[in-house]
Amino acid sequence: MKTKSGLVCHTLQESTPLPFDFESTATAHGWVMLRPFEWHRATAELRRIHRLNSGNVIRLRLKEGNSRASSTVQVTVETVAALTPIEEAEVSRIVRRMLRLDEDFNEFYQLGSQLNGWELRLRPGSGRLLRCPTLFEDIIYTLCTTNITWSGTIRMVDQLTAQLGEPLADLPEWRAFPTPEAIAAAGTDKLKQVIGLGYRSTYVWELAMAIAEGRLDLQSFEDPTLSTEALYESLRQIKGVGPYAAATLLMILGRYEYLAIDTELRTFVSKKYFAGQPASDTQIRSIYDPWGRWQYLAYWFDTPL
DNA sequence: GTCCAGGTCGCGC
DNA sequence: GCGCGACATGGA
Repeated sequence: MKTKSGLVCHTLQESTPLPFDFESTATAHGWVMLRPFEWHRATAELRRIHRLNSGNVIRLRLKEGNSRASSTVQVTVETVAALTPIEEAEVSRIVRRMLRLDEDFNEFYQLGSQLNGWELRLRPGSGRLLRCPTLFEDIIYTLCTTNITWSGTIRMVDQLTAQLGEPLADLPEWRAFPTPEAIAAAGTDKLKQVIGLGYRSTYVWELAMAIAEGRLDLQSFEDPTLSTEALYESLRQIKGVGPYAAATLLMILGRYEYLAIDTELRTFVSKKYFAGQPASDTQIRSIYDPWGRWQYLAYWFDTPL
């Protein structure tokens, strides 16, 4: 099938666990507001331009499947040529990663029904928080959330994509998130002054260089046999990743037992649980402690006062 | 102008 | 281990 712009259009289905809430999964976290993610409200579609390992740039459109018998996500891929089997397998892999289709939240739901006095903003099948196709992209996003307003985060990620991302065919508006190689090649001066990363440019560049040169393999961070503590320490080795960013990235990696304590969380907890008085880290942690290894999600879906 | 943002680093103690 | 100033940039 051909689209208007002359691109080839390919559709596949990904099966989801049950229960599964597509819209909550796509939109419950701020990542959906960061390019090249896009939430298309009219069709309830999650879209993202992505560069496959082959170098092919594709546009992904994800929406809730309409099969009655089982729950699926309908995946539409737009690109310049038909996908190879290897590319199709990669599409399937990144869709499952973005939507966390292979994570089990049943223990979290159970805990939620057992704990008294908690009202979380949860519907059946929600609790999943959107991730990027790759951990590299998630780390850059996270670095762009430190010590800046959310509008600044949006601006920096937007500039990274617009200036350094590879376009799909001849469509300059459809750019993938830049590769480590592209960010490394840009250099710190351009990252600081043109992209507007400020002092973060050094952190972003060093990470991109380490990956581009093969000194850092982020695949090792996805190892489920690693303890969360060991993973936390490994994440902290990345320059620019402090306690907040490491806890955020643990969440990305499906480990929710650390709270990412930032000004936002401090303000929320202080208002809701301490009558507006400032609360220490210990006091903050004690609030969500009953949630054990699900603390991050308990905070994330906690209801405002 | 001044303050601070969904923090982190490197320093001195 | 803990406290402190510096850090780029833009919005309030």
